[in-house]
Amino acid sequence: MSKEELKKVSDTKTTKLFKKGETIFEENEKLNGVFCVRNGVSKLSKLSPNGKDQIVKLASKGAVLGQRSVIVEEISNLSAVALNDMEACFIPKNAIVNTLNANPNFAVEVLRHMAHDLKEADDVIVNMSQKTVKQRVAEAFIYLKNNFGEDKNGYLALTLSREDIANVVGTASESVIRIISEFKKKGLIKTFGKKVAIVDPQSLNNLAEAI
Amino acid sequence: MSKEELKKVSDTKTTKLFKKGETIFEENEKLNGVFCVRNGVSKLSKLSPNGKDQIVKLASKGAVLGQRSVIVEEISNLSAVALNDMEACFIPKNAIVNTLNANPNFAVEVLRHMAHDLKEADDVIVNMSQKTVKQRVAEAFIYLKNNFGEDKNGYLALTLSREDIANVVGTASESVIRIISEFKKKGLIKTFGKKVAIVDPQSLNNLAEAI
DNA sequence: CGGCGACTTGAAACGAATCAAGAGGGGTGG
DNA sequence: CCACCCCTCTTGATTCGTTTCAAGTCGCCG
Repeated sequence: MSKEELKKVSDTKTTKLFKKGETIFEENEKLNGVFCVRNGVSKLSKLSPNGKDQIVKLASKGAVLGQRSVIVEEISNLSAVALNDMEACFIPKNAIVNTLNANPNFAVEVLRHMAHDLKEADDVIVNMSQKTVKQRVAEAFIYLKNNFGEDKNGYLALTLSREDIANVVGTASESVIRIISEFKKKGLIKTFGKKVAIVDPQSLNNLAEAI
Repeated sequence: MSKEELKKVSDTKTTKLFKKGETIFEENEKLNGVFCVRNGVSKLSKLSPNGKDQIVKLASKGAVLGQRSVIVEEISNLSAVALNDMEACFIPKNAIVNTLNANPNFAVEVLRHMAHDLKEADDVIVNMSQKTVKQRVAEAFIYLKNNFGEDKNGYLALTLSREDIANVVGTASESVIRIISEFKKKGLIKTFGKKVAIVDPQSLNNLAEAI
């Protein structure tokens, strides 16, 4: 995206604040713009017919929410909820569409971004269908470390409830809890309240990738 | 995509033929163009660390293979294998890239297409993680009917091996076989050799969507 | 006709979900 | 300031679905 375009889009921005737990948009909602995350983390999830919701993606600083729906002009297929206090800027639909049609570079940029998301989604599909819950939990911790980092004490910077972890991994929260305590016993992780710290990244990684 | 663009791209096409079982491209292969399916069906799959491969998508007439990798200029993350005799045209990378940069409409068109794939991928993620194998098999049959139709005798036009069904659903082939015989016993489907016909679409659908 | 691959079935082992009950912790109201 | 309540976390026991291994059958192609 060129600088001028960036500026032009920038001008149409409105900053919005969301508190922890607040909904940014819901499934099947008509979106008239996208949200660009400035701060905080949002979970993107989809309700399954069985009543559980599956977290499809975690979006943090720099991520754009709702672009898929705006581009295809469909209602949203996911809901977005703030995991901590968030700051996001809103870019109205027509600003997106205009820039898209006027500027091939912008379109290609968005395309690249979406292509990346698509690859990640493919990977998730394979993980979900071929790996055990234990492997997926291990992987989730590695993912959290790589994408959101650790605090000064080595605990994962993004603290998820057991329930949220379960919804990322696609399992029951009790299963997550059991696996966490097993990992603790093996010295792979340690916990403090609901915070989790990775102690032995290598072993955790081996576990996640095991044949 | 405008007619002129279509024509320009068309000129660079080369038609290739693939026989049943033949590989179009493999995972981690560098692609110097995309394949546009004219006839036949291809499975797009990814090898999991445990040695099984997961079919992520079935691509038939009109589908484009490899566009994601070409656009992001990465090696392929999936492999493509012909499920029956196929005819596909090859469009070299630079033809794509040039058109992409020159023509916003084309870029937006591709974007729409990829956005659609992304939504489907999200749905697959939810299905994989929240539904039982039985539900997923039921859904797979419905999908096959809706996307590839039935022959004159009511059998699914695309016949997959039990193994391929298992790889779509993400399970063991024995499980698929057991579920198929259960469906037969209940009168939901009938079989003839490895061909499958849906007898009671409604019940099958209910089963797939059950809470 | 013989052999090979795909399909089918059975039994046992395993992983994960579910149900049930209790422990901890943080916030609220008395 | 304390007691209480609610919500989340934790653990145990049981049930269920699915995988795995093993053996056997079917059908197709050479």
